Amino acid sequence: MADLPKTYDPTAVEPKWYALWEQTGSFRADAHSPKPAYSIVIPPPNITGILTLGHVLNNTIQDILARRARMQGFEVLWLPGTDHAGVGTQTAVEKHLRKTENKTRHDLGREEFLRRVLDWQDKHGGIIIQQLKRLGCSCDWSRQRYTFDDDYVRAVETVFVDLYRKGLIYRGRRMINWDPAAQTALSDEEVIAQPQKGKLYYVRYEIVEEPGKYLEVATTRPETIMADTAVAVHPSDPRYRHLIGKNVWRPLAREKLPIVGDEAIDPKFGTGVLKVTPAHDKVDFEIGVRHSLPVIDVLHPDGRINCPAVPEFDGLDRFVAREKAAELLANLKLLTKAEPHENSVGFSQRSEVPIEPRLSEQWFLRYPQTKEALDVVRDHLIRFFPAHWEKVYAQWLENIQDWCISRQIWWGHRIPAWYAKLKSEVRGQKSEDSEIYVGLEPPADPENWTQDPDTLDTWFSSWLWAYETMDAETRRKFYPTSVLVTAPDIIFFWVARMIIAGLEFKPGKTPAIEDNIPFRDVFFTGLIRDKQGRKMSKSLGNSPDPLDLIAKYGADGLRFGLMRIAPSGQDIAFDEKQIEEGRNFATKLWNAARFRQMHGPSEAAPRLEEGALSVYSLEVLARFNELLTATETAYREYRFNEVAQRLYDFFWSDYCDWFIEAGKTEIFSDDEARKKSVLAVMDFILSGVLRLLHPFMPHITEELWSLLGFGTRAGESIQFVAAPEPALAATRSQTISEARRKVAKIYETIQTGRNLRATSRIPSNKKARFILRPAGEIEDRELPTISRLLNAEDFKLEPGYQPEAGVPVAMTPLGELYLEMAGGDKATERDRLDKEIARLEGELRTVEAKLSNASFVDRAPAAVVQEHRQREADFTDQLAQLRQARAAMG
RNA sequence: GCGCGAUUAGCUCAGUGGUAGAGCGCUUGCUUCACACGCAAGAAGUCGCAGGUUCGAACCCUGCAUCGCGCACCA
Repeated sequence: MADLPKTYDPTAVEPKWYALWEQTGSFRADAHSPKPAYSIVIPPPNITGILTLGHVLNNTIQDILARRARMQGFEVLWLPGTDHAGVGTQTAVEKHLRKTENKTRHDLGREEFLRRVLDWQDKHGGIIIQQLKRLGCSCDWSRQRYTFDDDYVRAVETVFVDLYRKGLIYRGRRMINWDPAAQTALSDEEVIAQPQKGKLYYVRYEIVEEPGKYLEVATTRPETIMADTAVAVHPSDPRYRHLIGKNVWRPLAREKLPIVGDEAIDPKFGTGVLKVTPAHDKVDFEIGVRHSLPVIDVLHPDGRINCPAVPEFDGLDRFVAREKAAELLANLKLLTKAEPHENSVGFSQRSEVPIEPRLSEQWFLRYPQTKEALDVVRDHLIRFFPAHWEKVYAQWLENIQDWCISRQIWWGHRIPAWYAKLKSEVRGQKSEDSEIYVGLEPPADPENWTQDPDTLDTWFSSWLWAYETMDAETRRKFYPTSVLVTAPDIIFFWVARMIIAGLEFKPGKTPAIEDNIPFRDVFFTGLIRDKQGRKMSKSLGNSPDPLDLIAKYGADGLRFGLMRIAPSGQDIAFDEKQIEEGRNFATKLWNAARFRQMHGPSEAAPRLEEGALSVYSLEVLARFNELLTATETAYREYRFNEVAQRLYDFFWSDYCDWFIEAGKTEIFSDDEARKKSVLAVMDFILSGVLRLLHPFMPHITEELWSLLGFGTRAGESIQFVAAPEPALAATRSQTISEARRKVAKIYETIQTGRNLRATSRIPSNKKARFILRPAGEIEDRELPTISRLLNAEDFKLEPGYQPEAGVPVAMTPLGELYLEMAGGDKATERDRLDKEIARLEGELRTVEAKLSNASFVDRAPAAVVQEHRQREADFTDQLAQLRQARAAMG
């Protein structure tokens, strides 16, 4: 076996192994395998997207689950793919067009524009796939899918037609959320409410029947006054009740408007009088319906005012017009006041401009299976981790509204609906009473029909992702999937809708509900924020490029560093330091392995001769067993940070800092049998830890597995090796616990001795002479180890030792430990002793107080009381010794 | 307004009834024969506040405060 290189170089090692894994088909899923199935579908990233830290977190988790399942003997399918991301991609291409050619999509026309999108996709598409590979993701790339694959498109259309025929998809003229920047309708979920500082304008409307008298209206939107078709008051409001049925003059585009009474009015808000603008507000629209009011639309689709009757406004942007309206009203002496007002305004998630409530003809889905979707989560057929998302999910489903699924953009799945040409041409726009044809194939006489120009909401294709990415035989083996790993911000957009789709379309092998849910578990990751707790965003520039991090710290370092700080379901404050720690851990692993190989070849399949194990070996192996249990438990709850932390602590502290250091006594000795035993334990633990770490750090573990020569067959990859078995099966638990007690005492003695050195100002590199006056029996064979770990020149047992005054002393579980030093400073030692005595006195007081409490002694568990008594005895004993030493110094 | 989460060392976070923990940062000593991306020692915390339950509370209950998120309302 070749010696390991001096340092670990992830940039060379990682791509090497990834290429080999791909080449050997390690990630391929076999639908005919006899092994039990484990499957995950990737949340498809945007085809033209680039890797973010969010992707790193999300996909590392999926990779950990997939790799672990392979090692556990499952047939694993991790199904990758990309999303066409309708609005996002279209916006990016439009932006590019404007910049490079100063053209809009309308300048090019639909056909040419779509060709440009495809060009864009060819140029930028797939970058993220390469980046996922660099991260080490073990997806079955032979099955990579795209929401725009021909058969996927067909499936989306089929679902549309099916739901239309069931009467669940319908077309209607309704109030929708209009994005004036992207110029498309949005679903309710794509609108984000944000507090907005504005003004509340108080406007006087003259009462027609009582000239000179006015009704005062409070509004935030004076620019829509021309669209008012009534004013409304609460029917039982004593101030205004008598005016109902009379009329007011609309102050701009003067016209007679009725005063109506409606329960929706809050008498306490503003003046208690509402101007009713059915075209531009959802509540107003409903009032309009109740009172049969006309609807006047005064906005262009891009948000400019459309009102030739008031030329001062016509064509102005809505926000400019607002100021202008206030000015006009003030001139007319109809504006009483404008006071500052904060309200919440809906913003488009994508274009970040305020949306307009707008009456528009769109396609809607009446969600099916909502009750069943609630049930499967409530009854834990689908389990959420962390569970508190169940409540968020339920709240959404219980208040669910029909889903506006049509978008006025070109890049997307075109709606398979056609309108009879004649009528639509005559009217100049599609309308409710046009003859509609909905079907997978175009109408037989296409020249008489026009296809609906709209496309479908991207999520209307994503909601089929869990099963439309699989062919029939794959589905038989791998559907429902085992787990979905996703960020919680798409719980409504995607998770809930996938559940509904699964229940409605029943792609499973039987109609049973449990065969048709899209996944059994859902793990919600946290959101990654920066150190200040802000969301990662391009505009803030606080989002590091994961590829830079990989270049600096290696993919494994990035993965491990991130996983160790990602608490389940909590947001994550990102700090590059933490990734540095991941890299440092990889280096530690590397050097520990290097140390092992410096002392001869490892066993390919390490075995332990349990009878020959040292107490240190028994101790570390017992901790190793605890590690196995703890990681297993943590995995069951998807607590990845705990798995990572446990591995980190065990390996660095228990194994490297203590076991290896203690084991050096044997390794550098001439006792071949004991040396061999220690090296075998090292092999056992290294081989086990590499396997436990492999899901987190696939590359370095594969590299070390190979370099140390583990594996039953020559060149066997670590990828499919079963997790380590617990050690010490044949060793009696009493032997183990005795060994552990003993080692605990030895280690504590060493720590105390090191402290004694440090406080007595003996530098780490200077040898020191220790004398132990033992409190109980201690075997000679342990002395060299204690001596080594104390970096002692000499370490002696002297039962009858009588120190000279001023010799530094500390109490240890093994007895009084003295530090022999030339020219020791008595004052320093006195000081040290006083501090130690004071500390112990404090401890003792605490314990005694507790034990003098009769209720505690009577009612606390016996073991707890016993523990306190033991401590009391220990403290008392140690105090006596220290006081004696102190007294001897005068 | 309703709901969810958070509040523990300077920072980031573990810790679900019995002696307050880790990493980073800080202080001190070390290039000691795997590792300075390291080793060793140390300082540092009224566990957000107030009540309650309990022999005993960071932990369970109630209320409050602050921060974050979601939903609803917003003329």
